[in-house]
Amino acid sequence: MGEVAYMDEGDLEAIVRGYSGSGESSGGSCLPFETASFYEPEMETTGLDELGELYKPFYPFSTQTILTSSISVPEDLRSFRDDKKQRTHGCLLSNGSRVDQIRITESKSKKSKKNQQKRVVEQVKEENLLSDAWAWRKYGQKPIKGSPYPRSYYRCSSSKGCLARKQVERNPQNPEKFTITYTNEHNHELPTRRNSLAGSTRAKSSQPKPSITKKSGKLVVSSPTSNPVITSADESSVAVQDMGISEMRTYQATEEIEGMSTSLPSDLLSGMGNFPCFTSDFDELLNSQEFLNGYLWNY
DNA sequence: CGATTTTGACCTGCGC
DNA sequence: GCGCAGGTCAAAATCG
Repeated sequence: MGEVAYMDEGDLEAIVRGYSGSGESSGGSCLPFETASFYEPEMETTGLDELGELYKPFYPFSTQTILTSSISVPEDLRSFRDDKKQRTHGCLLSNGSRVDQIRITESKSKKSKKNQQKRVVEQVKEENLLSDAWAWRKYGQKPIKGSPYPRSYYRCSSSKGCLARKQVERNPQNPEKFTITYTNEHNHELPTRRNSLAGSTRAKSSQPKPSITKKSGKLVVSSPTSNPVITSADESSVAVQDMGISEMRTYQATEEIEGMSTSLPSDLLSGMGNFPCFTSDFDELLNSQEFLNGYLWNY
């Protein structure tokens, strides 16, 4: 295609400067990264907002300073930046969900697409994966060396030219959780609602298509290849591992946004049937347990 | 029919 | 320069 070309830091910087210099400042809060990334008291947060807050550094209109800083490396960032800098956060969500850790990774090295600005939301349970207001389209999946689980690659499907990327992989040490890595920022505003098909899976041709789907956005089970898909947009608990560095912040999550229904890629959720991780619709999960066990991951 | 997932092939960066 | 691993492309299949 060539529409989405590899980008080195120079390109990214050019884009960032475009943001900063374009005068785009709708709601632009030029807060420091860690401040802008989290709770804003006056804002009503929802389950969707929770991750939305986490994505803020990738919102073009609220993170100009952040983006510029993270690439141009101003002094205030240099103070804590080494060859490779990571910042971690833990987020406690009032609905019981917590995002264990957010790690912002930066690197000095240039000319490397691997060193694009990245933001990692670590140790996220699958229901928090779903708390993503953006519409993502999967464009690839690769097995990762050293991990029994594949990594899935998503790009933003809300806007054609959007460079935002998202990588999702299951944590090998803690398969209940996923590591999400965001790369590049959205160049558009948050879509009002996600595509209903985003993240959905389908049966491959000539394969039977077992499906357990609950339309309310609580539980979706299907088997495109050989793996189950389970999703839940409801509250659930997420264990926290405070890395001792993080700022812990409490969220007030009250409502669930309409249209949260989605599902996760079967590959990432493979093996989900092995452990209970839902507090909602658990009975339905149990009902599907037998089904799930028939579709376990086999790497 | 448009949007999405799947998946093998291809591309690119990096270490040796 | 070579090989490996990660990242992306793009055709085909599928769904709503």
